[in-house]
Amino acid sequence: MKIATYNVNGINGRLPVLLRWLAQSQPDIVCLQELKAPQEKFPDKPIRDLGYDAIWQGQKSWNGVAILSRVGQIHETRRGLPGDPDDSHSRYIEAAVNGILIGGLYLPNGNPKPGPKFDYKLRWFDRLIAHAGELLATGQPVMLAGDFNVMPTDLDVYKPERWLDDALFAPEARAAYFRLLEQGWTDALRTLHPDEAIYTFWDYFRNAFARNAGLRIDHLLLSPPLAERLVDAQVDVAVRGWEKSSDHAPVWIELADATTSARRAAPRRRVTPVRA
DNA sequence: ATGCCTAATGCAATTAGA
Repeated sequence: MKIATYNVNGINGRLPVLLRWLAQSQPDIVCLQELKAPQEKFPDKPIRDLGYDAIWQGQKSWNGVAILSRVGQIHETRRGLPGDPDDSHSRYIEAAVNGILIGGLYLPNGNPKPGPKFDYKLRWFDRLIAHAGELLATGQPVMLAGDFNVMPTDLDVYKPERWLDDALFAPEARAAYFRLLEQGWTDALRTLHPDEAIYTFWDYFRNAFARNAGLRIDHLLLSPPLAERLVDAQVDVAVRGWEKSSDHAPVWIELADATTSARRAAPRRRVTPVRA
């Protein structure tokens, strides 16, 4: 089973790119972020025409998250993180699909730092960690996938020294990411590629993609029962080069069937996350 | 320190992204 996350940066402006990628990459389940569309403007008809069921939480102009599936019903379990009834941003949607509980998230950017936006990012992160701990404690197959707006280590930034004061690379943001990981989550991409500089985002500015001046900020985190099934994890880098592309590229993982031993299918390396 | 680019809103210029 192939599960992907993709920050589309405007689902209507990006629709041809999204549909082309879905048809080509054929993911079974997809988490989308930054729909930038109100609830009623989600293009569910062309997505259904490609064979995908969908749930989404839209918002006018900003944010917005969705989960797509072509492998069985999407049983929604919540939209919005607990812990702040005044949080009006559409940044979290969660559902059980094909035996996996999936939390699709768009963590706040947090710039400029310091300021109220950075404070909101850290508070949101705390709420995510609290909720993630409860999900992990169930012992069930759980995945958190989306745009975390955090580069965990120097290896995840093309030029780390330039990003030290940025909300995406601030020590507080990285510390929060590792507090989350240390609950017992596996960072799928980094676990299968422990030493590679891998990016999922390239700025529209300054020809960043051509220079490979990128960041790794889109992550797929797996609970232990899913981590055992991890056989592959990749970024569809080429999609970033398509005309009218998002500034993010899709990221995906391949999971062995629940009944199949991943160890037999493809032994995976275990790595301990390096602290920032 | 700022613009560089792009989308949404709504029709000019602002906000937000990362």
